[in-house]
Amino acid sequence: MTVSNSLSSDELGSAAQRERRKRILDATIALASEGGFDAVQMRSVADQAEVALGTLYRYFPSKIHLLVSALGREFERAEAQFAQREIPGDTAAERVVNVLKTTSRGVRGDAHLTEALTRAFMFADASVRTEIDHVGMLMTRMVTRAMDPTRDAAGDELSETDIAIAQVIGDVWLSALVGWVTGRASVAETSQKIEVAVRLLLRD
Amino acid sequence: MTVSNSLSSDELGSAAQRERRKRILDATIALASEGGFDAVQMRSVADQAEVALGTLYRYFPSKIHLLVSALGREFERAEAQFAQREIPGDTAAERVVNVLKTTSRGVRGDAHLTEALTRAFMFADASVRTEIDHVGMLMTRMVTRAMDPTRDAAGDELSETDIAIAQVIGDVWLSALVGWVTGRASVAETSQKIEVAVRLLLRD
DNA sequence: GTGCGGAGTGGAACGTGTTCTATCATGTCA
DNA sequence: TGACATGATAGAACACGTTCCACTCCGCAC
Repeated sequence: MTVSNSLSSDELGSAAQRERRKRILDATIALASEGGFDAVQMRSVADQAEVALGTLYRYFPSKIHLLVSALGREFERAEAQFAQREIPGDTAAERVVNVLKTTSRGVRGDAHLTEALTRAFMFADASVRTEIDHVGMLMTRMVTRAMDPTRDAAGDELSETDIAIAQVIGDVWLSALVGWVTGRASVAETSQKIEVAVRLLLRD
Repeated sequence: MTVSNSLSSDELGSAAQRERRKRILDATIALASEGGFDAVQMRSVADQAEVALGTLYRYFPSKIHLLVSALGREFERAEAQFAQREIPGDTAAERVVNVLKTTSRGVRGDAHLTEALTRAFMFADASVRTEIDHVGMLMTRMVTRAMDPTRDAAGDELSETDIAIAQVIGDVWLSALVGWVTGRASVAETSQKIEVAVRLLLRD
């Protein structure tokens, strides 16, 4: 399942094309970090990536596609980090909370970037389905892995219910994130909301 | 707490001003129903409401404010309906699922409208805080009322936990709605997700 | 080499959200 | 009644996402 996506994101085209794609995403992240969603202007991205505006649009058909793709790349990076080290915690709930809090902490360090990526994700419509599904899959996998590291490592199938729970947790996390990003909720409220949800959803 | 909001939405200004405000919101809803978010163009709203563009901006400082305010009005209408009749169901979970499904059904009947309002809500930033909080409060109240109709009717305070649970349920409902609105999830998936979450969060 | 097709470039142009300006209408106070 | 403040109007102007066009450049078949 990862195959098609890896293909479309990395293995398509010549080296020069992969290079261009990378420059574009780098420029996107840089601009987003500086000034958030509004600072990611297509002309600026094109300038900074040293491609023509038309080329930018050939690679990413809209600003939303661009930002959600950037989110995907960031998520992959984050997931790779978790895949390496053991997640601390004795119960599923503890481990999941740990993962989400660690991620939230990382995310909080770059509020502008988070704002840009989150809002793009929330605003995306059906035309961005592929990219959105990719991100959703990564998020769910991060949670299921924390829920049950041994089974996940063994490659066993998780139950329908576990996946559903993981998705619900992902939803709550996203909503909480949106609340924080848009200045409606404090860090404390955000992390409390996540804890409540996870504790209730994963009580044994 | 409702006071300031009622004031700012209904009781400010002359009869002519209230009338204008209503015409604007009516036009917004009408355009959104026809063509969704993109069809709500500020010039069109102004035309249809028979006000000048500048006037529209005096009443609502941005398209997002406009749409979230419209959402608030719709929510008030929906809430008023639930306040009247008894909510069927023996357990809190049953009643909450009932309320959410009824609401979802209503919402599904006008996909364009729902798309417009939901996306505006999700895209809103801190400047729309007042309107967003209003909607969030209505949503939470709808859920808490279903959770515990007798205590709610008696005007008793709910526990912190109950409110937190209601908010989490609201978040899940919103996420599910976004999934449906943006064409990423079917009706069945959406309502299943809600059921799973509510059952887990409210098991006794 | 020559010709060809596809990708990249620079820049104009368009649509829609938002802002601004000049003018007009209305209701209040003296 | 007349002066004035406040809000409404029409419409120009601006910003940024998106589209389009004319042109160039590169790799490849012949």
